[in-house]
Amino acid sequence: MRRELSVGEVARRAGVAVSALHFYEAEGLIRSQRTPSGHRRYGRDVLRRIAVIRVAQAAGLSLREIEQAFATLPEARTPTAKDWARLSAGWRDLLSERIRQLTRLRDDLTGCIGCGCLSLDQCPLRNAADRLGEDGAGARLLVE
Amino acid sequence: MRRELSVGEVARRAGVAVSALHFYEAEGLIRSQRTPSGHRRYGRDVLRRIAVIRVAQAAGLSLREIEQAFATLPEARTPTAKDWARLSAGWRDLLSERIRQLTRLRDDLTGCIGCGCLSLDQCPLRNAADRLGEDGAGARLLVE
DNA sequence: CCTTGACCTCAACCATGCTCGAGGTTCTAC
DNA sequence: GTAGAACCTCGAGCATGGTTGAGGTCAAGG
Repeated sequence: MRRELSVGEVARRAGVAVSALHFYEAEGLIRSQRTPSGHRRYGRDVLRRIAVIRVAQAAGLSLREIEQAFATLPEARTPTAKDWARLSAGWRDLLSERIRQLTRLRDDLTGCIGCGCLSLDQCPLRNAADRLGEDGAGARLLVE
Repeated sequence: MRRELSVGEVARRAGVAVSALHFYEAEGLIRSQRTPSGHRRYGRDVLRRIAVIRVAQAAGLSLREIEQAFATLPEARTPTAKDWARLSAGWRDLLSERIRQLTRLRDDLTGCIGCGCLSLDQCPLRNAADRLGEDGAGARLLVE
């Protein structure tokens, strides 16, 4: 089989749109060689990169964070299983933390059902929500 | 104490920006009376509504979904604890589902560390990610 | 040769969830 | 009655994660 893949092939195999591949490339998440005429050619490892991108997105990471993680991969060679393992280990911890937060939020929600305290400072739910909000995107808490 | 609150007061107490309140109102998530001169006046229940909005956002709901949930609240009267309980019960289930998905994703991630299968169709991780992607925002999967 | 599909670039657009600024009014306190 | 804070509307702008379309090139088959 051919070693190099065209955008269309990658799109089909990875289940993403061609435009998304262009976008990822523009954002520095994937790279391509070009044929003399300017068409993109990808090594097979791009499929794994894209799979990893999708998994990380599902885990709640932004493309920026994924890009930063990718920046720790070796430039010179195709990343090995070990390289990927390092990334996924970090993300697993992050996922665990996120699961912990959501679980807490759910439990507080359960405990607070009908308690009427939702607008009060003492409510664990409000505070849980605030804590969660802190690591959200954008500066939402303008209260100093 | 006064029964009605100005935007600034609500913003301070709820910990959101005035602009966010304007925005929520434009989106139909909260409502206000107006003074003769056009200034907004809020009933105290707006504080709870905003608290609920923040909790629901932390749980991963969009404003659109929150708005739809709010639409089930009674128009005529201030919502009771029971009304809010109905909402939160639904969201609790939704949270449980999301937690289940993330937990599965994390476990697959753990199982797959270094396995090298990430780009293959058989990988549970890839499929888990695909499943998760389906209910994400926007039409991402263009593959028919 | 010529059509057809795949590819290229670049700019514009979409949704979400807001913020910021301009330009102007109102309220509160001294 | 006047300063300054708080309020108003409306439009533009920002970040994220892409899609869509125009206008043009390239490659493969008949």
